[in-house]
Amino acid sequence: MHEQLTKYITDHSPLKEEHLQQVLSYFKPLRVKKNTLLSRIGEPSRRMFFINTGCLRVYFIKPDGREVTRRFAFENSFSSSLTSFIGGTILKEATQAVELSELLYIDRLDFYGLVDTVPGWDLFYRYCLEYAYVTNTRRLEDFITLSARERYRLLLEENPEVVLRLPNKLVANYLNITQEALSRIKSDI
Amino acid sequence: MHEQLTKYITDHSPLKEEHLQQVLSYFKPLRVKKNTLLSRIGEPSRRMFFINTGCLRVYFIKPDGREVTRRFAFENSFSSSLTSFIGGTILKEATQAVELSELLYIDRLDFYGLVDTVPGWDLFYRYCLEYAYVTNTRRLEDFITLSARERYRLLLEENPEVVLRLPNKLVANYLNITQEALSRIKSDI
DNA sequence: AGTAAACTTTGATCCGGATCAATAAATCAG
DNA sequence: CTGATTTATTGATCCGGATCAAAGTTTACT
Repeated sequence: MHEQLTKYITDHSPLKEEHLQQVLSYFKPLRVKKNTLLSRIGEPSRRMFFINTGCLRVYFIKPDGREVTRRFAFENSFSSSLTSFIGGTILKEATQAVELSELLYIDRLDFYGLVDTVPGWDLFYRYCLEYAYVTNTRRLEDFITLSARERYRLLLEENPEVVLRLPNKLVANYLNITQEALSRIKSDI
Repeated sequence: MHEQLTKYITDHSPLKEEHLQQVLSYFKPLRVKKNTLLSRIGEPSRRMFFINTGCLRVYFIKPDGREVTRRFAFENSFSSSLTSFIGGTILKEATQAVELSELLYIDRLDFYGLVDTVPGWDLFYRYCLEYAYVTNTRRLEDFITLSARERYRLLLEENPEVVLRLPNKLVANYLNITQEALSRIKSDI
């Protein structure tokens, strides 16, 4: 159950066996079917997810009511709405399973308790923050410098599973273009 | 010389007097005139700046050669190109003083040495990462959800000094629109 | 399996902001 | 202080992608 998570953690921040076991003991399994809403905008941020199989989607909602996809997370990665998780504030983003998914989750308070007490786990959190920052900066840069067509090509090159596994509607939403525009881009030889 | 920095640090993460002094001892003063280039794209990331007076601008360069402003930093704030500072990698962003500025800087290796050894300074770094992440996420959201006009209004509301202190050219560049477009937005009553 | 619902494609039109161009205003160096 | 260079304004035109509309296709449910 926890093998993939163990690998992920030890790959990113070496913990002594005893501390690793302590951390793992806080992760609980959760199996959800497609389209399950795991957390809602307006609720306090409570959990961070690790994905054993499946795919999660984090999205927010514009004032006009439309959804905007922040990111997708596939197997062997973490997903949380970090902006609210950090401060334990009200969620500005929802998280949804877009496939049948097997997850492990840790409670926010447990997570930060471990950061303060388990040697090495603070470094794991630091890695998460650094990684999230770099990724986000990159995504902002892509939006600023690339056209819709270029963003699609880049996604296909760097993250083909997004295009291959998910419906066009979600891919278009992630690229911040309409389904129509994505359809035309794809058919453009 | 270090009063503003002291206040900034203690406001964000309480350090014992002894540890505070240890940290402060690594910051060196630097006075630069307008338009000084403080770090260049392609060099390794070496410094983090604290601004006593003046303004720094961090920008990157698009494949077509045009500059894109990442952010401005005014007095009483830190500025670094965190994406490269984190890993000590080659800078993908340049930093320039856009006003006559009085700075304090800390060497990257000193900074991380302190993170590993000075009790409480790791929490300061954690605060920096969390803050940078939240800010960046917000900026991405603004680009995705707002029009040029709306981004300008928001900037004027939340960060009026950018509009008031800096030339239109830089403001437009920060908003990722042309000078012409900004000029029209401003004249639109 | 069969029908409703969701998703995808294609076409016509529209609009925000870019681009190009020309002038006016401000800033800077000697 | 004055000419030179940079910056700001205003106008005309263009283009990427949105919007609206209507088929066509896939997926999901009982």
